[in-house]
Amino acid sequence: MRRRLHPDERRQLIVDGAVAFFAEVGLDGNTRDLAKRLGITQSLLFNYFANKDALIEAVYEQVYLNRLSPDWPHRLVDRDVPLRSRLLAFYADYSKLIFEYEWMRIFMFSGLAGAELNRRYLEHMHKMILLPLIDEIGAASSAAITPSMEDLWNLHGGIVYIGIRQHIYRMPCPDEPIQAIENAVDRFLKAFEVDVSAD
Amino acid sequence: MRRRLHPDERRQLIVDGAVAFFAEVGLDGNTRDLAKRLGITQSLLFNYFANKDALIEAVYEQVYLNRLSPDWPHRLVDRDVPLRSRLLAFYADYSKLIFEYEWMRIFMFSGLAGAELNRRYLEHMHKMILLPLIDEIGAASSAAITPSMEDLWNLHGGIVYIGIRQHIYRMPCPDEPIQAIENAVDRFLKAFEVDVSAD
DNA sequence: AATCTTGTTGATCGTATGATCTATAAAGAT
DNA sequence: ATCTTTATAGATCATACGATCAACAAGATT
Repeated sequence: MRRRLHPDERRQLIVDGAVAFFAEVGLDGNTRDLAKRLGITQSLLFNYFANKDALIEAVYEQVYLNRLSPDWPHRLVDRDVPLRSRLLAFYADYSKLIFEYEWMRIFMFSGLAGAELNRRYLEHMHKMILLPLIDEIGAASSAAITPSMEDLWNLHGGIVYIGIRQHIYRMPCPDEPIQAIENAVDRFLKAFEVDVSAD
Repeated sequence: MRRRLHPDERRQLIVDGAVAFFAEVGLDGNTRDLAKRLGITQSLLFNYFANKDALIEAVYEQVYLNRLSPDWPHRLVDRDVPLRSRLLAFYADYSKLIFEYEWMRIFMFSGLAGAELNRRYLEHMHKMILLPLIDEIGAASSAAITPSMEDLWNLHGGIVYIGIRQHIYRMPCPDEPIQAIENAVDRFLKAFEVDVSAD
């Protein structure tokens, strides 16, 4: 049985299937298996994408783009809100975004493959999220202690590692990471003498 | 020109080359490229290993086995030594072990591929290293606060993430991670009210 | 109902890759 | 020097994989 779909719809079906497929088997999973999973012929893939690289590019786009709210750089420096609340809100949002099977694994696969997108993503994280936090924490520190960038990567990495354990290593993990995140943030703020009582 | 080596020596050359090669291109790098890099023919590989899987198995063995000193489970619970010193010594040792291009990448590649070895390794880390630390920290805490296992994974993950940034994402990182590790450990101990002055 | 458009299929091509097998020559033994 | 052993090379096979293309049929148009 042969269903005829509108090109846009078919293309989206392929991209969605490709995200799930490549997340599972890696970016050099083969196109025949992907087609079989989609219930279409392998040749149809090349009707929608010039070649496999173009398909993977579309997978990147689907996974990376427009997922994290772009106003976080502003919200993180909004001192009308207690720093702890800002941090918790950010990491609640962020963890919901990246602690996904597809996101985590495709990010890791493409990172290992040396994809440029990863570096850009992490540089964005560095410049737009972590760097401003240095000042925010320094300003909120009652002892005027300022963390280094390496300290912030440590906070960030400790949280991200939950997702790595869960989706890369497939270890048992808490269903709701929010408690672990809260603890990590509180430990961090306590170290820099940031008042935490008023949230 | 054709050099004839003793089988043991040749085998070791192949394994060493395979570790470097697969760490760079991933576990499905092809045997012809590997042979070319080794300066031997592709067919010779199959004289020493029944098939590619057997070669990769040898790579795992080379990378994983007998690298971390097996007496760490004992040293970590030796209360004659201050807890902070134990933790710093352990992570100094451990980071020197795993913050290696080959180790980090092959561990990640095999983790993504679902290798059993990874799970066993991490379960060992869980049971033999992190679990005992719960008691150690609880005992050293002047407020008798005991961390959860998730807290310890957070400490661990934050440190391991340095290696991930360096070798998976190829981001600029400190040459000597020891300072970042020390800070992370101190923040952690401070959160659990572990006295840190006497080391 | 007939016609047209085009999304989809099935067959096929060229190359890449894991694996095999026989011939060769390097090193040690006599 | 000659012989023997076997580590190594080179040719080759079977299959896997990305990619192409002509033929077909589902759905829209008239």
